[in-house]
Amino acid sequence: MKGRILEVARRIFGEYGFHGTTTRMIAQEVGIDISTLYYHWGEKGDLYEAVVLDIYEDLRLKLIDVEKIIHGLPLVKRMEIAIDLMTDYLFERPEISNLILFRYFAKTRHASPLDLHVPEFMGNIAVSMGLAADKKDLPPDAQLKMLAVMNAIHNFVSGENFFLAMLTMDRDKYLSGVKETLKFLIIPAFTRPRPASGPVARKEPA
Amino acid sequence: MKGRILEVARRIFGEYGFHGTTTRMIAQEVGIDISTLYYHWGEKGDLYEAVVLDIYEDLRLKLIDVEKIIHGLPLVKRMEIAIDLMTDYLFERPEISNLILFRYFAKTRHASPLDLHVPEFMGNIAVSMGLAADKKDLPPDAQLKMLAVMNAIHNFVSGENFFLAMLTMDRDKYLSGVKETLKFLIIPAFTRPRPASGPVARKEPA
DNA sequence: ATAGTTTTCCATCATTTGATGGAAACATTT
DNA sequence: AAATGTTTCCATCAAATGATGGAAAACTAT
Repeated sequence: MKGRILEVARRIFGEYGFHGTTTRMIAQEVGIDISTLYYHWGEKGDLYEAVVLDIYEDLRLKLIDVEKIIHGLPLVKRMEIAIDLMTDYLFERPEISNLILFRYFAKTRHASPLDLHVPEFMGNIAVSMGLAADKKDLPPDAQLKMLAVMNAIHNFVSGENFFLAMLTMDRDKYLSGVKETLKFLIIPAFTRPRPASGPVARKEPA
Repeated sequence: MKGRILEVARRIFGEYGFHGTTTRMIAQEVGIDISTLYYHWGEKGDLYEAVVLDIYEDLRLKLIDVEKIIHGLPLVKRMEIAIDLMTDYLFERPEISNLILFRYFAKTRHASPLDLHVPEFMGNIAVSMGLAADKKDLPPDAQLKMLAVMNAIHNFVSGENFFLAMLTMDRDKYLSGVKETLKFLIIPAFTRPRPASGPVARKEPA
Protein backbone atom coordinates (compact mmCIF):
# COMPACT_ATOMS: atom_id res chain seq x y z
CA MET A 1 0.00 0.00 0.00
CA LYS A 2 2.78 2.37 0.92
CA GLY A 3 4.20 1.71 -2.53
CA ARG A 4 0.91 2.20 -4.31
CA ILE A 5 0.45 5.56 -2.63
CA LEU A 6 3.94 6.59 -3.72
CA GLU A 7 3.21 5.65 -7.32
CA VAL A 8 0.03 7.67 -7.46
CA ALA A 9 1.62 10.55 -5.59
CA ARG A 10 4.40 10.67 -8.18
CA ARG A 11 1.90 11.08 -10.95
CA ILE A 12 -0.33 13.64 -9.29
CA PHE A 13 2.42 15.76 -7.78
CA GLY A 14 3.98 15.68 -11.24
CA GLU A 15 0.83 16.93 -12.89
CA TYR A 16 -0.29 19.58 -10.44
CA GLY A 17 2.84 20.44 -8.47
CA PHE A 18 3.10 20.56 -4.71
CA HIS A 19 0.49 23.19 -3.98
CA GLY A 20 -1.80 22.08 -6.77
CA THR A 21 -2.03 18.61 -5.28
CA THR A 22 -4.12 17.83 -2.23
CA THR A 23 -3.66 14.77 -0.08
CA ARG A 24 -7.30 14.03 -0.78
CA MET A 25 -6.66 13.90 -4.52
CA ILE A 26 -3.98 11.28 -3.99
CA ALA A 27 -6.04 9.24 -1.53
CA GLN A 28 -9.07 9.29 -3.79
CA GLU A 29 -7.00 8.19 -6.78
CA VAL A 30 -5.56 5.29 -4.79
CA GLY A 31 -9.03 4.51 -3.49
CA ILE A 32 -8.23 4.81 0.19
CA ASP A 33 -9.16 7.08 3.02
CA ILE A 34 -7.04 10.13 3.50
CA SER A 35 -5.96 9.05 6.97
CA THR A 36 -4.48 5.86 5.57
CA LEU A 37 -2.21 8.04 3.52
CA TYR A 38 -1.14 9.96 6.59
CA TYR A 39 -0.63 6.71 8.46
CA HIS A 40 1.92 5.56 5.90
CA TRP A 41 3.66 8.75 4.91
CA GLY A 42 3.15 11.39 7.54
CA GLU A 43 2.71 14.93 6.43
CA LYS A 44 2.31 16.05 2.83
CA GLY A 45 5.78 17.54 2.58
CA ASP A 46 7.37 14.25 3.62
CA LEU A 47 5.49 12.35 0.96
CA TYR A 48 6.58 14.92 -1.58
CA GLU A 49 10.22 14.57 -0.60
CA ALA A 50 9.90 10.80 -0.82
CA VAL A 51 8.49 11.17 -4.32
CA VAL A 52 11.38 13.37 -5.36
CA LEU A 53 13.95 10.94 -4.02
CA ASP A 54 12.12 8.14 -5.80
CA ILE A 55 12.18 9.76 -9.21
CA TYR A 56 15.80 10.82 -8.88
CA GLU A 57 16.72 7.25 -8.04
CA ASP A 58 14.88 5.96 -11.09
CA LEU A 59 16.63 8.49 -13.25
CA ARG A 60 20.01 7.67 -11.77
CA LEU A 61 19.58 3.98 -12.52
CA LYS A 62 18.45 4.70 -16.05
CA LEU A 63 21.44 6.92 -16.71
CA ILE A 64 23.79 4.15 -15.52
CA ASP A 65 21.91 1.78 -17.78
CA VAL A 66 22.29 4.03 -20.81
CA GLU A 67 25.92 4.72 -20.06
CA LYS A 68 26.61 0.98 -20.16
CA ILE A 69 24.94 0.65 -23.53
CA ILE A 70 26.75 3.49 -25.23
CA HIS A 71 30.15 2.94 -23.64
CA GLY A 72 32.97 2.81 -26.16
CA LEU A 73 30.97 3.99 -29.16
CA PRO A 74 31.98 7.12 -31.09
CA LEU A 75 30.58 10.36 -29.72
CA VAL A 76 27.88 11.00 -32.29
CA LYS A 77 26.53 7.49 -31.94
CA ARG A 78 26.64 7.78 -28.17
CA MET A 79 24.61 10.96 -28.25
CA GLU A 80 22.11 9.64 -30.74
CA ILE A 81 21.47 6.49 -28.76
CA ALA A 82 21.39 8.30 -25.44
CA ILE A 83 18.85 10.78 -26.76
CA ASP A 84 16.67 7.99 -28.15
CA LEU A 85 16.79 5.93 -24.99
CA MET A 86 16.30 8.77 -22.54
CA THR A 87 13.49 10.27 -24.58
CA ASP A 88 11.63 6.99 -24.76
CA TYR A 89 12.17 6.39 -21.07
CA LEU A 90 10.97 9.79 -19.95
CA PHE A 91 7.95 9.86 -22.24
CA GLU A 92 6.84 6.69 -20.49
CA ARG A 93 7.36 8.28 -17.07
CA PRO A 94 6.61 11.96 -17.65
CA GLU A 95 6.24 12.57 -13.94
CA ILE A 96 10.02 12.37 -13.68
CA SER A 97 10.49 15.31 -16.00
CA ASN A 98 7.53 17.09 -14.48
CA LEU A 99 8.82 16.88 -10.97
CA ILE A 100 12.34 17.88 -11.88
CA LEU A 101 11.12 20.95 -13.70
CA PHE A 102 8.77 21.83 -10.86
CA ARG A 103 11.67 21.89 -8.47
CA TYR A 104 13.65 24.06 -10.82
CA PHE A 105 11.07 26.70 -11.44
CA ALA A 106 8.44 26.78 -8.73
CA LYS A 107 8.91 28.07 -5.24
CA THR A 108 7.04 26.17 -2.59
CA ARG A 109 5.94 27.54 0.71
CA HIS A 110 7.76 24.82 2.60
CA ALA A 111 11.50 24.30 3.05
CA SER A 112 13.17 21.81 0.74
CA PRO A 113 16.68 20.41 1.01
CA LEU A 114 19.41 21.48 -1.37
CA ASP A 115 19.57 19.29 -4.42
CA LEU A 116 22.60 17.05 -4.81
CA HIS A 117 21.28 14.74 -7.50
CA VAL A 118 21.30 17.07 -10.47
CA PRO A 119 24.98 18.02 -10.06
CA GLU A 120 25.79 14.32 -9.93
CA PHE A 121 23.86 13.71 -13.16
CA MET A 122 25.54 16.68 -14.79
CA GLY A 123 28.96 15.35 -13.89
CA ASN A 124 28.32 11.87 -15.17
CA ILE A 125 26.86 13.00 -18.46
CA ALA A 126 29.62 15.54 -19.02
CA VAL A 127 32.29 12.92 -18.51
CA SER A 128 30.44 10.56 -20.79
CA MET A 129 30.37 13.26 -23.46
CA GLY A 130 34.06 13.94 -23.11
CA LEU A 131 33.54 17.44 -21.77
CA ALA A 132 35.35 16.89 -18.51
CA ALA A 133 37.75 14.45 -16.94
CA ASP A 134 36.59 14.69 -13.34
CA LYS A 135 32.87 14.36 -12.82
CA LYS A 136 33.21 15.93 -9.38
CA ASP A 137 34.75 19.10 -10.72
CA LEU A 138 33.00 20.37 -13.82
CA PRO A 139 34.07 23.67 -15.32
CA PRO A 140 31.26 26.24 -15.22
CA ASP A 141 30.64 26.25 -18.95
CA ALA A 142 30.29 22.47 -18.96
CA GLN A 143 27.80 22.70 -16.09
CA LEU A 144 25.61 25.03 -18.08
CA LYS A 145 25.84 22.94 -21.22
CA MET A 146 24.72 19.87 -19.34
CA LEU A 147 21.79 21.73 -17.86
CA ALA A 148 20.76 22.91 -21.29
CA VAL A 149 20.87 19.40 -22.68
CA MET A 150 18.96 17.79 -19.84
CA ASN A 151 16.36 20.52 -19.75
CA ALA A 152 15.75 20.33 -23.47
CA ILE A 153 14.53 16.77 -23.06
CA HIS A 154 12.49 17.46 -19.94
CA ASN A 155 10.76 20.36 -21.63
CA PHE A 156 9.45 18.30 -24.49
CA VAL A 157 8.34 15.52 -22.18
CA SER A 158 6.60 17.74 -19.65
CA GLY A 159 5.13 20.04 -22.24
CA GLU A 160 3.62 17.27 -24.30
CA ASN A 161 0.00 18.01 -23.50
CA PHE A 162 0.31 21.74 -23.90
CA PHE A 163 2.35 21.52 -27.07
CA LEU A 164 0.20 18.88 -28.72
CA ALA A 165 -2.87 21.04 -28.22
CA MET A 166 -0.99 23.90 -29.84
CA LEU A 167 0.91 22.27 -32.68
CA THR A 168 -0.29 20.78 -35.91
CA MET A 169 0.88 17.22 -35.46
CA ASP A 170 -0.25 14.02 -33.81
CA ARG A 171 1.42 12.24 -30.94
CA ASP A 172 3.53 9.87 -33.02
CA LYS A 173 4.90 12.70 -35.07
CA TYR A 174 5.56 14.59 -31.87
CA LEU A 175 7.56 11.78 -30.29
CA SER A 176 9.73 11.20 -33.35
CA GLY A 177 9.98 14.92 -34.01
CA VAL A 178 11.25 15.56 -30.51
CA LYS A 179 14.09 13.10 -30.97
CA GLU A 180 15.03 14.65 -34.28
CA THR A 181 14.92 18.12 -32.85
CA LEU A 182 17.07 17.18 -29.89
CA LYS A 183 19.66 15.64 -32.16
CA PHE A 184 19.46 18.61 -34.49
CA LEU A 185 20.22 20.92 -31.61
CA ILE A 186 22.62 18.95 -29.48
CA ILE A 187 24.83 17.02 -31.85
CA PRO A 188 26.22 19.86 -33.98
CA ALA A 189 27.09 21.87 -30.88
CA PHE A 190 29.13 19.09 -29.37
CA THR A 191 30.70 17.76 -32.52
CA ARG A 192 31.57 20.73 -34.70
CA PRO A 193 35.33 20.73 -35.36
CA ARG A 194 35.63 24.43 -34.63
CA PRO A 195 33.34 27.39 -33.88
CA ALA A 196 30.93 28.02 -36.72
CA SER A 197 31.49 31.12 -38.76
CA GLY A 198 29.55 30.94 -42.01
CA PRO A 199 26.11 32.57 -42.04
CA VAL A 200 24.64 29.81 -44.19
CA ALA A 201 21.25 28.57 -43.04
CA ARG A 202 20.25 25.13 -44.11
CA LYS A 203 17.59 22.77 -42.91
CA GLU A 204 18.56 19.26 -42.02
CA PRO A 205 17.21 16.54 -44.30
CA ALA A 206 14.23 14.67 -42.94
CA MET B 1 -4.09 50.55 -8.06
CA LYS B 2 -5.45 48.06 -10.54
CA GLY B 3 -2.10 48.25 -12.28
CA ARG B 4 -0.09 47.87 -9.10
CA ILE B 5 -2.00 44.76 -8.21
CA LEU B 6 -1.31 43.32 -11.64
CA GLU B 7 2.41 43.98 -11.29
CA VAL B 8 2.65 42.25 -7.95
CA ALA B 9 0.42 39.42 -9.11
CA ARG B 10 2.75 38.84 -12.05
CA ARG B 11 5.68 38.39 -9.76
CA ILE B 12 4.00 36.20 -7.17
CA PHE B 13 2.09 34.00 -9.61
CA GLY B 14 5.40 33.62 -11.41
CA GLU B 15 7.20 32.50 -8.29
CA TYR B 16 4.64 30.19 -6.76
CA GLY B 17 2.37 29.25 -9.61
CA PHE B 18 -1.40 29.45 -9.60
CA HIS B 19 -2.13 27.13 -6.71
CA GLY B 20 0.93 28.18 -4.73
CA THR B 21 -0.26 31.78 -4.72
CA THR B 22 -3.05 33.01 -2.48
CA THR B 23 -4.97 36.19 -3.03
CA ARG B 24 -3.89 37.17 0.46
CA MET B 25 -0.23 36.91 -0.49
CA ILE B 26 -0.76 39.32 -3.35
CA ALA B 27 -2.87 41.75 -1.33
CA GLN B 28 -0.36 41.77 1.52
CA GLU B 29 2.53 42.42 -0.86
CA VAL B 30 0.66 45.33 -2.41
CA GLY B 31 -0.29 46.54 1.05
CA ILE B 32 -4.03 46.50 0.55
CA ASP B 33 -6.96 44.58 1.89
CA ILE B 34 -7.85 41.40 0.11
CA SER B 35 -11.29 42.70 -0.80
CA THR B 36 -9.76 45.61 -2.68
CA LEU B 37 -8.09 43.06 -4.86
CA TYR B 38 -11.41 41.35 -5.53
CA TYR B 39 -13.03 44.70 -6.20
CA HIS B 40 -10.58 45.39 -9.05
CA TRP B 41 -10.02 41.98 -10.53
CA GLY B 42 -12.82 39.64 -9.57
CA GLU B 43 -11.96 36.06 -8.88
CA LYS B 44 -8.45 34.67 -8.65
CA GLY B 45 -8.60 32.87 -11.97
CA ASP B 46 -9.52 36.09 -13.78
CA LEU B 47 -6.57 37.90 -12.27
CA TYR B 48 -4.34 35.03 -13.33
CA GLU B 49 -5.59 35.16 -16.90
CA ALA B 50 -5.05 38.91 -16.94
CA VAL B 51 -1.48 38.34 -15.77
CA VAL B 52 -0.87 35.82 -18.51
CA LEU B 53 -2.22 38.14 -21.19
CA ASP B 54 -0.06 40.91 -19.78
CA ILE B 55 3.20 38.99 -19.93
CA TYR B 56 2.46 37.66 -23.41
CA GLU B 57 1.84 41.21 -24.59
CA ASP B 58 5.15 42.37 -23.11
CA LEU B 59 6.92 39.51 -24.77
CA ARG B 60 5.24 40.18 -28.09
CA LEU B 61 6.32 43.83 -28.05
CA LYS B 62 9.86 42.88 -27.12
CA LEU B 63 10.07 40.38 -29.96
CA ILE B 64 8.94 43.02 -32.43
CA ASP B 65 11.52 45.34 -30.97
CA VAL B 66 14.32 42.80 -31.36
CA GLU B 67 13.22 41.89 -34.86
CA LYS B 68 13.57 45.54 -35.88
CA ILE B 69 17.08 45.72 -34.49
CA ILE B 70 18.39 42.59 -36.18
CA HIS B 71 16.56 43.02 -39.47
CA GLY B 72 18.86 42.69 -42.47
CA LEU B 73 21.91 41.39 -40.61
CA PRO B 74 23.48 38.06 -41.47
CA LEU B 75 21.97 35.04 -39.70
CA VAL B 76 24.70 34.42 -37.14
CA LYS B 77 24.75 38.05 -36.10
CA ARG B 78 20.97 38.07 -35.89
CA MET B 79 20.95 35.09 -33.60
CA GLU B 80 23.75 36.39 -31.41
CA ILE B 81 22.10 39.73 -30.91
CA ALA B 82 18.65 38.24 -30.43
CA ILE B 83 19.97 35.87 -27.79
CA ASP B 84 21.75 38.68 -25.97
CA LEU B 85 18.77 41.00 -26.04
CA MET B 86 16.16 38.43 -25.11
CA THR B 87 18.29 36.99 -22.33
CA ASP B 88 18.89 40.41 -20.79
CA TYR B 89 15.24 41.28 -21.12
CA LEU B 90 13.95 38.10 -19.52
CA PHE B 91 16.45 38.08 -16.69
CA GLU B 92 15.07 41.47 -15.74
CA ARG B 93 11.51 40.14 -15.88
CA PRO B 94 11.85 36.52 -14.83
CA GLU B 95 8.14 36.27 -14.14
CA ILE B 96 7.59 36.18 -17.89
CA SER B 97 9.60 33.00 -18.27
CA ASN B 98 8.21 31.62 -15.05
CA LEU B 99 4.62 32.05 -16.08
CA ILE B 100 5.16 30.68 -19.56
CA LEU B 101 6.81 27.56 -18.21
CA PHE B 102 4.11 27.15 -15.60
CA ARG B 103 1.51 27.08 -18.30
CA TYR B 104 3.49 24.54 -20.24
CA PHE B 105 4.09 22.09 -17.48
CA ALA B 106 1.63 22.48 -14.66
CA LYS B 107 -1.98 21.47 -14.73
CA THR B 108 -4.30 23.74 -12.82
CA ARG B 109 -7.62 22.79 -11.36
CA HIS B 110 -9.40 25.50 -13.29
CA ALA B 111 -10.11 25.73 -16.99
CA SER B 112 -7.76 27.85 -19.07
CA PRO B 113 -8.21 28.95 -22.66
CA LEU B 114 -6.15 27.46 -25.47
CA ASP B 115 -2.95 29.34 -26.06
CA LEU B 116 -2.65 31.29 -29.29
CA HIS B 117 0.32 33.44 -28.41
CA VAL B 118 3.07 30.87 -28.44
CA PRO B 119 2.27 29.65 -31.96
CA GLU B 120 2.39 33.26 -33.10
CA PHE B 121 5.80 33.76 -31.49
CA MET B 122 7.05 30.53 -33.02
CA GLY B 123 5.97 31.63 -36.44
CA ASN B 124 7.58 35.04 -36.23
CA ILE B 125 10.88 33.72 -34.92
CA ALA B 126 11.00 30.94 -37.47
CA VAL B 127 10.48 33.37 -40.34
CA SER B 128 13.10 35.65 -38.85
CA MET B 129 15.55 32.76 -38.75
CA GLY B 130 14.82 31.81 -42.33
CA LEU B 131 13.26 28.49 -41.41
CA ALA B 132 9.93 29.20 -43.01
CA ALA B 133 8.37 31.55 -45.49
CA ASP B 134 4.86 31.74 -44.05
CA LYS B 135 4.67 32.38 -40.33
CA LYS B 136 1.12 31.11 -40.29
CA ASP B 137 2.07 27.72 -41.65
CA LEU B 138 5.19 26.33 -40.02
CA PRO B 139 6.31 22.84 -40.92
CA PRO B 140 6.23 20.51 -37.89
CA ASP B 141 10.00 20.24 -37.56
CA ALA B 142 10.34 24.03 -37.52
CA GLN B 143 7.67 24.25 -34.82
CA LEU B 144 9.63 21.93 -32.58
CA LYS B 145 12.90 23.71 -33.23
CA MET B 146 11.38 27.03 -32.25
CA LEU B 147 10.00 25.54 -29.07
CA ALA B 148 13.40 24.14 -28.19
CA VAL B 149 15.06 27.51 -28.72
CA MET B 150 12.52 29.51 -26.75
CA ASN B 151 12.43 27.02 -23.92
CA ALA B 152 16.19 26.93 -23.60
CA ILE B 153 16.16 30.60 -22.68
CA HIS B 154 13.17 30.37 -20.37
CA ASN B 155 14.75 27.48 -18.51
CA PHE B 156 17.88 29.38 -17.61
CA VAL B 157 15.91 32.43 -16.57
CA SER B 158 13.36 30.60 -14.46
CA GLY B 159 15.87 28.20 -12.99
CA GLU B 160 18.25 30.90 -11.89
CA ASN B 161 17.70 30.53 -8.17
CA PHE B 162 17.76 26.78 -8.17
CA PHE B 163 20.76 26.55 -10.46
CA LEU B 164 22.81 29.18 -8.68
CA ALA B 165 22.38 27.33 -5.41
CA MET B 166 23.59 24.20 -7.14
CA LEU B 167 26.38 25.41 -9.40
CA THR B 168 29.82 26.69 -8.57
CA MET B 169 29.56 30.17 -10.02
CA ASP B 170 28.30 33.59 -9.04
CA ARG B 171 25.45 35.47 -10.64
CA ASP B 172 27.52 37.48 -13.12
CA LYS B 173 29.23 34.37 -14.38
CA TYR B 174 25.83 32.71 -14.63
CA LEU B 175 24.34 35.48 -16.73
CA SER B 176 27.24 35.61 -19.17
CA GLY B 177 27.58 31.83 -19.15
CA VAL B 178 23.93 31.41 -20.09
CA LYS B 179 24.36 33.58 -23.16
CA GLU B 180 27.45 31.67 -24.22
CA THR B 181 25.74 28.36 -23.67
CA LEU B 182 22.70 29.38 -25.68
CA LYS B 183 24.87 30.50 -28.56
CA PHE B 184 26.97 27.36 -28.27
CA LEU B 185 23.85 25.26 -28.60
CA ILE B 186 21.69 27.20 -31.01
CA ILE B 187 24.03 28.72 -33.55
CA PRO B 188 25.81 25.61 -34.84
CA ALA B 189 22.51 23.82 -35.31
CA PHE B 190 21.04 26.55 -37.46
CA THR B 191 24.17 27.50 -39.39
CA ARG B 192 26.01 24.31 -40.18
CA PRO B 193 26.27 23.94 -43.96
CA ARG B 194 25.31 20.27 -43.82
CA PRO B 195 24.65 17.60 -41.21
CA ALA B 196 27.68 17.05 -39.00
CA SER B 197 29.43 13.73 -39.34
CA GLY B 198 32.79 13.84 -37.61
CA PRO B 199 32.91 12.53 -34.04
CA VAL B 200 35.34 15.21 -32.92
CA ALA B 201 34.44 16.86 -29.62
CA ARG B 202 35.81 20.29 -29.02
CA LYS B 203 35.02 22.95 -26.48
CA GLU B 204 34.31 26.42 -27.69
CA PRO B 205 36.92 29.03 -26.82
CA ALA B 206 36.10 31.23 -23.84
C1' DA C 1 -20.53 72.50 1.48
C1' DT C 2 -23.30 68.87 -0.61
C1' DA C 3 -24.49 65.10 -3.36
C1' DG C 4 -22.97 61.43 -5.84
C1' DT C 5 -19.39 58.20 -7.20
C1' DT C 6 -15.50 55.38 -6.56
C1' DT C 7 -12.38 53.07 -3.68
C1' DT C 8 -10.90 50.86 0.51
C1' DC C 9 -11.34 48.22 4.54
C1' DC C 10 -13.58 45.43 8.36
C1' DA C 11 -16.13 41.57 9.48
C1' DT C 12 -17.66 37.48 8.10
C1' DC C 13 -18.96 33.10 5.23
C1' DA C 14 -18.58 28.69 3.22
C1' DT C 15 -15.21 25.50 1.44
C1' DT C 16 -11.14 23.38 1.16
C1' DT C 17 -7.30 21.50 3.11
C1' DG C 18 -3.78 19.49 6.20
C1' DA C 19 -3.95 16.72 9.96
C1' DT C 20 -5.41 13.58 14.06
C1' DG C 21 -7.88 10.45 17.63
C1' DG C 22 -10.17 6.44 18.12
C1' DA C 23 -12.94 2.66 16.79
C1' DA C 24 -13.40 -1.09 13.66
C1' DA C 25 -11.43 -4.46 10.55
C1' DC C 26 -7.78 -7.35 9.38
C1' DA C 27 -3.72 -10.08 10.04
C1' DT C 28 -0.32 -12.59 12.91
C1' DT C 29 1.29 -15.07 16.69
C1' DT C 30 0.76 -18.02 20.57
C1' DA D 1 -9.64 -19.02 20.23
C1' DA D 2 -7.36 -15.35 22.48
C1' DA D 3 -4.08 -11.96 22.48
C1' DT D 4 -1.36 -8.88 20.05
C1' DG D 5 -0.03 -5.97 16.48
C1' DT D 6 -1.08 -3.70 12.04
C1' DT D 7 -3.90 -1.36 8.83
C1' DT D 8 -8.00 1.07 7.42
C1' DC D 9 -11.77 4.10 7.89
C1' DC D 10 -15.16 7.43 10.13
C1' DA D 11 -15.70 11.62 12.38
C1' DT D 12 -13.86 15.66 13.36
C1' DC D 13 -10.59 19.85 14.06
C1' DA D 14 -8.21 23.99 13.22
C1' DA D 15 -6.27 26.77 9.93
C1' DA D 16 -6.07 28.54 5.39
C1' DT D 17 -8.39 30.13 1.50
C1' DG D 18 -11.60 32.12 -2.00
C1' DA D 19 -15.08 35.20 -1.87
C1' DT D 20 -18.75 38.83 -0.43
C1' DG D 21 -21.83 42.53 1.94
C1' DG D 22 -21.80 46.74 3.79
C1' DA D 23 -19.95 50.62 6.21
C1' DA D 24 -16.41 54.03 6.13
C1' DA D 25 -13.27 56.84 3.61
C1' DA D 26 -11.65 59.22 -0.32
C1' DC D 27 -12.51 61.49 -4.35
C1' DT D 28 -15.19 64.30 -7.91
C1' DA D 29 -18.47 67.36 -9.61
C1' DT D 30 -21.83 70.84 -8.81
